[in-house]
Amino acid sequence: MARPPSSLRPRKKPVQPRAVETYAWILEAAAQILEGQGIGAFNTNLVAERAGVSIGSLYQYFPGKQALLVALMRREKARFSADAAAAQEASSGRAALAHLVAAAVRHQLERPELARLIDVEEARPEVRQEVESASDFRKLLRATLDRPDLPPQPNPDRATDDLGDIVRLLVDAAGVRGESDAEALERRVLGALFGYLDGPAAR
Amino acid sequence: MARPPSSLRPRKKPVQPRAVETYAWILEAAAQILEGQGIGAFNTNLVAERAGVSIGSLYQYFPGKQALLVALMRREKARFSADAAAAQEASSGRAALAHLVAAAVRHQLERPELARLIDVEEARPEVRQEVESASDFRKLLRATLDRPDLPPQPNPDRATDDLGDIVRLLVDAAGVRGESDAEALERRVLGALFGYLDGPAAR
Amino acid sequence: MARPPSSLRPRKKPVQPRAVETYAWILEAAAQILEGQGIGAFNTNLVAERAGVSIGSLYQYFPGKQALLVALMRREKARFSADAAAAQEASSGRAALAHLVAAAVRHQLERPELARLIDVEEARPEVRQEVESASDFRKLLRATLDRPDLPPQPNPDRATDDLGDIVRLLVDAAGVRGESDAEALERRVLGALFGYLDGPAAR
Amino acid sequence: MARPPSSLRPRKKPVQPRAVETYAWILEAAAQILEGQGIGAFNTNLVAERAGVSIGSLYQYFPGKQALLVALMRREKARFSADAAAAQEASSGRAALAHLVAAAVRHQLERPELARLIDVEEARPEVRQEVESASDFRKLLRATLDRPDLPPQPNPDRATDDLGDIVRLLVDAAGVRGESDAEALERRVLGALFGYLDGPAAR
DNA sequence: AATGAATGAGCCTTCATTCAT
DNA sequence: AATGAATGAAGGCTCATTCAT
Repeated sequence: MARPPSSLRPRKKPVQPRAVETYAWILEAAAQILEGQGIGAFNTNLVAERAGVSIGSLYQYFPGKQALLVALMRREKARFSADAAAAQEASSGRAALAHLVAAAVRHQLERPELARLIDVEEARPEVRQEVESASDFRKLLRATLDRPDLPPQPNPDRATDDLGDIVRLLVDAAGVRGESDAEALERRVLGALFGYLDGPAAR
Repeated sequence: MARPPSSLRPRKKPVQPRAVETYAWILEAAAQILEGQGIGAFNTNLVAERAGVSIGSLYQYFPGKQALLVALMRREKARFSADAAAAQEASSGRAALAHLVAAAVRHQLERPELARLIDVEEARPEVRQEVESASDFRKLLRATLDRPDLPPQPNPDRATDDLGDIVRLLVDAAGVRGESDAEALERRVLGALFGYLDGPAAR
Repeated sequence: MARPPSSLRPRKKPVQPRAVETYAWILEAAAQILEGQGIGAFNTNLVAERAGVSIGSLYQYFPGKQALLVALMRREKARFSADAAAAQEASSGRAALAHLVAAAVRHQLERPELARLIDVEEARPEVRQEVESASDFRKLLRATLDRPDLPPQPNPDRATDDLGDIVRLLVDAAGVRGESDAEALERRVLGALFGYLDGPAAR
Repeated sequence: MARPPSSLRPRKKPVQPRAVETYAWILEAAAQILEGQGIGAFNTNLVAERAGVSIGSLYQYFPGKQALLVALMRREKARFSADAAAAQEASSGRAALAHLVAAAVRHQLERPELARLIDVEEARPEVRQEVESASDFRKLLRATLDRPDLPPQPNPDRATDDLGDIVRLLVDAAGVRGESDAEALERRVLGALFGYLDGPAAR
């Protein structure tokens, strides 16, 4: 009979090498199905099959479908954060911003559909806090806005939200439209950001 | 199992007054479930029940679940377009842009969750072309960009996409965060747009 | 995904004659599987198949496996209670007691294994209150103990519990051993009861 | 799915001291889960975990789930029998009976839920013969009935069954109701037994 | 001997859709 | 036109058992 729904945290850490591989295969299979067939086709049986693993193994590591999705989100977030964190070392605020955008664009264009679907899924309330959304990105962005060479914002937290949204959205939308010119995309996103930041004149 | 729906178009146009009402009830029930319980709870049986109509009747008007969703999207789009169209009569490009944004914000804040979910669903490939996405809005926006008082854009189609995305995204995100101050939101969105449009000069 | 567990009450009352039949078939199939193959083989798919009904139909009327079991318990209890109730009209307490025991024995020997399994399942805490266990029988028994021709008991509620247990147990055990002589069984059970009631004097 | 267990007998006798301990731990874990969470939660993986043993080890000692259950039943039966056997040495039949009942009550009140669940499981056909049910108790009871100070029974085997059932049932039911006064329970059970035995008048 | 990763049949339940009335 | 009973494929998840290490 149906049991109460499981947690969203992974069930057990794989320790033996074989288990580590299995765990990784499952996550990668999940990623592939998500990007290739969409969220509608994302189901645990298919993921297990694609991973070349039994359904039972999947449930050894993930307590449920949601948890699998969350783990995948975390994986992607970790990959991205490692890249974006270097932005802090940029010499100016504008350079740091450029670095952040570059990282976002790079990450997006690597697996566009996957990134977009994850963005969408992350907006779901049940999942939201579990992944702490784009928190790392958000923190970096927030810190960058205080850099002295960037125009001071009346409401920097709001500006952080807005800028974060703009980056995510433009970049997602570009992925959907199939753009693949990273530089051009970066330039446009940066343009939008600086427009927003410098904009007080227009507002 | 579910066979592929014969089509995404409504099955038959309701002509008799009672049928028109039934049709509208079903759509409204769909909207309420979507915004109240999310896409996960959106199923035909529930919609029928909420509409006070038998499941059989629902299938008289809509060939399937997808078609119901598409019809709802069209309804929302039509409501919005009627409002946005008046922008064309504004005396300046900036005024027209302001009108468009105002319409978007108004529409969004009216039923924020519904609007956001529809935006998300519209991004799904199967549905995409069927609704011709934000086409009306896009056309209005595109035309506005050619107004003489707005800075000429090197690639106006691209700019149209970007601006459209920015509006949609910012407005959706605001809805998610529960903002309800329409004027403030309009101002911020307009700021972002003008920042984007005027930006090249500043850079 | 697994949803929260459903209630234990039937989902919807069958109204159309066809539905009434379906409902009854399902319950009877459940009874047959229970008595024929035991609780271990009792699963919704098998019940539906045995009932000659789709699994979906089963779930139209019963929100889950437990609920099906509970409904079956209620059906059996109702059948038995109707029979036992007539005991109240007996002219003496001893006669009433004899009537109650006769009803219990009759009910038990009709479908011994079914009755026994239901007794066992009724003891499970989740189900307990839902069926209000042998409450009808218990009430009748309790009332009977107050009849003037029966020896007064120091603790009549306790005596009611004990006597009820004795009847149930002896009768279940007899069913398990395959006894089928109703009269003999009645006599022995009555013997045990009167022994218990009259006992204090002898001790 | 699970294949039929090769046998219900323990797979191998533990001989080394450590193995004896492991064996005992597993049984005790099984007992704890049974009484604490019920038969529904009783599964081999959980038992192994609770016993602090790998699932593989569990299967070294027990060929399957059923066998584990049977071994537990035997353990409980052995504990009880050792206690009950002393009844034979009582000077009178009535005293022997009292001793038997006292042993049964003692055993029951020690771990009431465990005892009850085992009684229920023992009634299952597959397990029945394997444990030879309450045979020891039954033999002792049977022998006691022939003692000269007890009223002769027309059908002593039947009486043995009935009396055994009465003891088991009353005592189980008391456990379920949470009674913990051993003396009072003994007195009531004895009352019922003597009532039954002396009862010829009523029969 | 012990471990624990892996397996997969089986069972519960939902929901899109059909069709007899 | 409407009703709602019925269908059954699909998908989530568990747990008894095996087997490579």
